[in-house]
Amino acid sequence: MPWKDGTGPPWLHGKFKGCGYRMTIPRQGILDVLNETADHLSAEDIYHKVHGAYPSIGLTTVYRTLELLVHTGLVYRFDFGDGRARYELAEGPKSIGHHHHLVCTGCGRIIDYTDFIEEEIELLKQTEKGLTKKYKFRVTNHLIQFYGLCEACQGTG
Amino acid sequence: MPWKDGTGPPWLHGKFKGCGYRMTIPRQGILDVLNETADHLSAEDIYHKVHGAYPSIGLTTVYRTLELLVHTGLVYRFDFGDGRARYELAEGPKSIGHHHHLVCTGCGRIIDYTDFIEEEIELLKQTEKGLTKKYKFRVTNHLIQFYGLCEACQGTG
DNA sequence: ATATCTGCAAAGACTTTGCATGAGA
DNA sequence: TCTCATGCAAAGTCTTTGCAGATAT
Repeated sequence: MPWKDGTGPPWLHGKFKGCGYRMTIPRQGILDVLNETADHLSAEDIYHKVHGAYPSIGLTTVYRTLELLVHTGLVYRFDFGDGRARYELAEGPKSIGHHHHLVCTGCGRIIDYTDFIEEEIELLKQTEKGLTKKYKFRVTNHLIQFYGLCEACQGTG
Repeated sequence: MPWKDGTGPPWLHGKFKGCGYRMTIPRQGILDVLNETADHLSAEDIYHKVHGAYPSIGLTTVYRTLELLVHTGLVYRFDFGDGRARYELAEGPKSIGHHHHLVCTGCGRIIDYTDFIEEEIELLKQTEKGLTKKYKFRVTNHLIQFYGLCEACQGTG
């Protein structure tokens, strides 16, 4: 479980350092933000949040750290089609577990859902197996998104 | 069925004009390219292809036309995470029908698959229904992508 | 000590916007 | 005719790269 004293989630430190990377203040800040905050943060969101605690951080560092985190698999990167990437801890601290996304094309809001996930996972697992066999494709990840209008945007027209 | 004389697919003309848009040479060229070519073209891909037959076309027009087409639902827009959007006719001329994507994170290749689609569609339909009820979210579209390494990229490491 | 990391500034890539000209209905 | 569409150029976003100084181990 994450420590609440601001030193950040220790298991992430471990994994990160285990990959041969140095743990620095900016990186710790980025991990903290990812760990503490609700999902779907853009690089700039993260930058602003870390900036509060560590004003000398640069946006470049955020991008570079996120690249590392995505590459090591600690963080997932999502494209919701609005021109900026969003980032999310692969393994949530609260064990949120697997979830997928509803993307509102009206206001850009993202809703996580975990409903029906088990059935989805089961089907995906089978599909994955079939695709691997047929296309010799080694699946490492998958993405399911529903696009549409959230409740608020349906009235707007 | 599409006419082969270069005037472009008539049903698209009809739909397009039915939406109140004018049919022009650049737009016709763009529709032709989308209709004739394999999937997943970027705006610039389309620009280059149309440019062959109609050299005075501008990239801006391609973007603006694609925006219209996506907005009217005649064309789907995909983000595969490589920083550029790809476009694909919503209703293929050869009735290719519904398909999803395998995205190779090594070389960027996109593989369409239609295998297991029926099961997927069935599950998605149910999920959609459930999500609509629970989140009052009006689903208009969905996206399923598998990420991983294609056969060629698995050897590369 | 030294290989790595950082922040700034500049560059790069994709997409959108402003505006005067040109074309469709 | 009269509105809509076009293309060029410029601007706007998000992201990446180059480099000298700072930092973690």
